[in-house]
Amino acid sequence: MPEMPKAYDFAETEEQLYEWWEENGWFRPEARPEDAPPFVIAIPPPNVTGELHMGHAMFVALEDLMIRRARMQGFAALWIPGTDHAGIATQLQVEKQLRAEGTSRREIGREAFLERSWAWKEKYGGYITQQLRRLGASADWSRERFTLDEGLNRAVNEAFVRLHRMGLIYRGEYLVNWSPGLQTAVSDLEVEYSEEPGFLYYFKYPLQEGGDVPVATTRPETILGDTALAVHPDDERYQHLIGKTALVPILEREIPIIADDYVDPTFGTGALKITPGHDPNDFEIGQKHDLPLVNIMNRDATLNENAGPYAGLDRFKARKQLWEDMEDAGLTLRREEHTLNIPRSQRGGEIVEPLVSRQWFVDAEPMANMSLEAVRSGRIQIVPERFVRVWENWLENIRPWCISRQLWWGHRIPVWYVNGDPETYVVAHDEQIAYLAAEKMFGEDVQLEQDPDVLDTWFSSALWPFSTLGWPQDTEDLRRFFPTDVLETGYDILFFWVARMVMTSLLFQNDIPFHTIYLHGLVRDERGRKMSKTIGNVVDPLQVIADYGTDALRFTLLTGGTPGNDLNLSLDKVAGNRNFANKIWNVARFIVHNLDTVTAADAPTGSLEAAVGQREADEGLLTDTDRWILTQLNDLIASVNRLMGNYQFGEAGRHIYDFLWSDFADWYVEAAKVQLGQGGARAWTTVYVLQHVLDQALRLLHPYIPFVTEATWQQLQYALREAAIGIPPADEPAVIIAAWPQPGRRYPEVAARWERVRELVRAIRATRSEYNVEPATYVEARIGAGDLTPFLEAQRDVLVFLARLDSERLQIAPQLSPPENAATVTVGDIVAYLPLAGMIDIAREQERLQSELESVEEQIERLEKLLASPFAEKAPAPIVQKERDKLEQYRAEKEELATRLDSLTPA
RNA sequence: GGGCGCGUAGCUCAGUCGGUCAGAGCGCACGGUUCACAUCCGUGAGGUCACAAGUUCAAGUCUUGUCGCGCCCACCA
Repeated sequence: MPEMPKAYDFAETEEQLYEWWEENGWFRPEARPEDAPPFVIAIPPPNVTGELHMGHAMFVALEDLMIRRARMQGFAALWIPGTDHAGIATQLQVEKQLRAEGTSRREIGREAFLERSWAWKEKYGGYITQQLRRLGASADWSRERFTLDEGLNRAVNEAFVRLHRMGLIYRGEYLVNWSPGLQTAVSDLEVEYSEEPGFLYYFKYPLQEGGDVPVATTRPETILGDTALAVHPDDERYQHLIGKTALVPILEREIPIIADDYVDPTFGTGALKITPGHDPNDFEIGQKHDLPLVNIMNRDATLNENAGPYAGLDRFKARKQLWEDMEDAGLTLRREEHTLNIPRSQRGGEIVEPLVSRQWFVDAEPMANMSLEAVRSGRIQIVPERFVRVWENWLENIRPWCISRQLWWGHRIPVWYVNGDPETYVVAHDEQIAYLAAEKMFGEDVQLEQDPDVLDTWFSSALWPFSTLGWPQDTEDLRRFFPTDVLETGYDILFFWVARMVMTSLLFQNDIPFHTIYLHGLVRDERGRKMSKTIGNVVDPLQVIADYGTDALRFTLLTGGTPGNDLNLSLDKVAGNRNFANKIWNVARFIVHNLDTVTAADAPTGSLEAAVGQREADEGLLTDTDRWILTQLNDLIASVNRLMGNYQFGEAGRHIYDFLWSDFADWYVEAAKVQLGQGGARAWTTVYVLQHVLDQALRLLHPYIPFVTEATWQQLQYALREAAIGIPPADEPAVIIAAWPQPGRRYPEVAARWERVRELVRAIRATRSEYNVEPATYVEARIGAGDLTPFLEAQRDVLVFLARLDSERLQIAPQLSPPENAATVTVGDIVAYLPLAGMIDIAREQERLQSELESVEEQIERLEKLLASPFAEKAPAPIVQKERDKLEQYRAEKEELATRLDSLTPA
């Protein structure tokens, strides 16, 4: 192992370590014994077309954190990786490529197109997983899956056949969201509504008997598809018209005037045109009143022959043209500005048209009810809990799920038409079975033709937690690793994906797919804006990694926010966390460099391991400073375990950060320099504690920042082996599979006492700083410490070093008289005098002490009042006692300050 | 229309079971070549915890209301 460089070199380290881990098989559950309990996470499969973004970085950070911790805890940790075939996205990519070559998918045909798509997948599909590796994802790549691979296709077909058999899949002509550019249906979830300025058009609907009715619409072109007018049954203005006949403008088609209380008399004119073929609400009204349905639109959103003279026109051109024609015909009234809620395709953003077409649907209601129950009963926990409301709201209002897509890239619907008749079909697992079934039903020599459509991509990912483990086959993996444990993803795909996995699992596995759903928020830019290419505020994770290292990015994502809330990513924070990695490295560097200040011969007899661990044996070997840091460490371990058990990873991470930097590095390591200087058993013990605390902290941090912790840990282990000072290196070859820390022995009284040292040192430093004493100057001090005198005396050298006191002239006694021209420092009942020769200005010192005194008096007054209030009786005794103790300290401090002030005042 | 979140230091955010002087990082000011680290160390300034009322011995934390910002669901032509 080379000498540790001064600064941690993440670029040099990260990729090498990753390969080393993977080569050793530590990402696989088989790294643990066969009887180890499993801990499983199925990855949210990123799109094969995907470029790594911060959302990926976020989920990798969180899931890898959980997986690494579980692995260290001894679980057979399995993180199943994979990618999603992303029907529309991938198809668009390939089409783009074809366009560049001057051809198109229609031109080359389905088969050739699929070949191209697979080639595309082979070529680019590995990019995203390569990038996940770069984030440190400790996934079991030997189990990697693809939502369109053969096994998953079997699962998809099985699921389809079973759902169909159960009557939960049906085919029908319904109004669906039609994406004209993509030429496919999309599900309700794939439609986003955006508020945009537009118009409300008022016009006259002629009546057959003469006269007219005023009507308003935002989409005039749909007039051509109207099959009724509707008014509210109680609307006095229009009651006489109910049952009469109106004439569609321009087309002069006869349509009835009906009454329906869906109509809001206060909106528009109170008379509503009904277009069942192009509006979801009108579709329902149409069904209710048995109205005919006129479809005026082609699949590319041009108008068809039902639109009469407008046939062939694009929908928006038709809108304009029709309005102009109506103006000419004197049928228009006015046009008002009106904010519209425009349905747009989530992918591509084009305006989606409600259009009637024949599609396959899943009746999700029975599964939705089971899923509701799973969460309500607590079998599935959602973190953060507030998403339970969102979950319930969606599932209670579940609508049929349109699963067919008029695309080519995806799972072909396992339905075969018999002898060219789309009304006669068989549903089967594969073509061979389809033939067998069809022959049985329709005789020999049947001709079969598979349904041309493919399934919604989410249909295959809905099966992900068990299909990746081999279902529908009864594999060993499925038996061992299903159900999985935690499903972690962004809240934005709670419905798309998470809910549907729960549904299919409950149906096909008769079990929940995971016991916990952990939802993270969006990663936004530092000002809280959504990252977008148009704003140009996209932060590329790979660039951040190149600049600051993977660990810095991961730690920032993990500690920068709270579950379910969006996180604003700032590079300043990432830089700060890069510094943290460097801090860790340098603490280790210090320890490693100091190992050979001792030898094996310095080792005290007795078991130090037991002393820092569970038993009381030999604890006399430890100084109070040692016991303080060990207590801090063990408190940390306990609280980290509690927090992580509660999925409060950010808070746990911040605790570790604070401990490592503010307790360990800033105080213990500094104090340790003194103890190391004392040599012999004292130095040896100090080395022991140093490496123990570092080792434990590295383990705690490993799930957060795997690279620097492994690199550092390896350095430490190597150095321990080389130094041969009687401290055994760890049993495990790597921190990635090292045992997770458990809290050891605590010394609460000692630790509390030692905190007084900290306070005293801080107070002395503050006073020095106030008097502009050069940091290099060692100052004289007299410390009156009362009962704490023996304790402070034992810390003498540490105190001298930390507060930069003149060791020769340091006096510690229960009580001391102040020297002349001394600054006074009080910490509770401890008082320290610093005779800062020539620097003390009596007037200034008086002023300083006076203001100290005043603030102490304020506190005393506050506490006296508090303790005289009902608080003293009603609050729990320990709380009250704490306040009493504080009051006592303040009183002592006041005493000191007052006396001192008196003596400064010339008699 | 229904639901949810947020509002704490100049900025970005923590704050667990309500517990008594409100925290961090960055930024700012002052001082530092202390032999792990200037990616560092020390000291400091900076707060009406959005506002109002309530519950409580005790409220940043719980309840209600108000204001402001954001999001989700539904989709009034």
